[in-house]
Amino acid sequence: MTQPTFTEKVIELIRAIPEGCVSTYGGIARLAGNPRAARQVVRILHSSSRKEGLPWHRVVNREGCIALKSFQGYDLQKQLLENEAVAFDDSGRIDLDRFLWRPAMEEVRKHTVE
DNA sequence: AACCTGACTTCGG
DNA sequence: TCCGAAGCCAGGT
Repeated sequence: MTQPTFTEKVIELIRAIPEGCVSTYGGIARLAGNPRAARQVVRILHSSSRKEGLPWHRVVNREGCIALKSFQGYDLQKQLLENEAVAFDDSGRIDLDRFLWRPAMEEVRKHTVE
């Protein structure tokens, strides 16, 4: 039996983020078993978000900000999140205390075990 | 087939 | 608290 690769775990975890919630690059990486692999999450979003139909807009940085720049998807991402009732403050930040997805271990295992 | 790079995060000084 | 450097790794060139 083959253990799911880090990449596969990340894809499943992103897919599991519920509507109306967000997660962070580092958070996903940690759930997938490697707290320092935030950049791989970025990489995976680039390579697989379209192919796998991932809810890519539900991933933001640890400050609760959209990491994209204007005209590179920032506006689209913000709009998609607002459509899910995710609120932004005056400085374009999301209150992570309210919207961060915090799955229980059981929930995580469900998505990371083959 | 190497080398570069990225929508980041953490760590040590 | 602040800043530079390391960590991570696969897809594109």
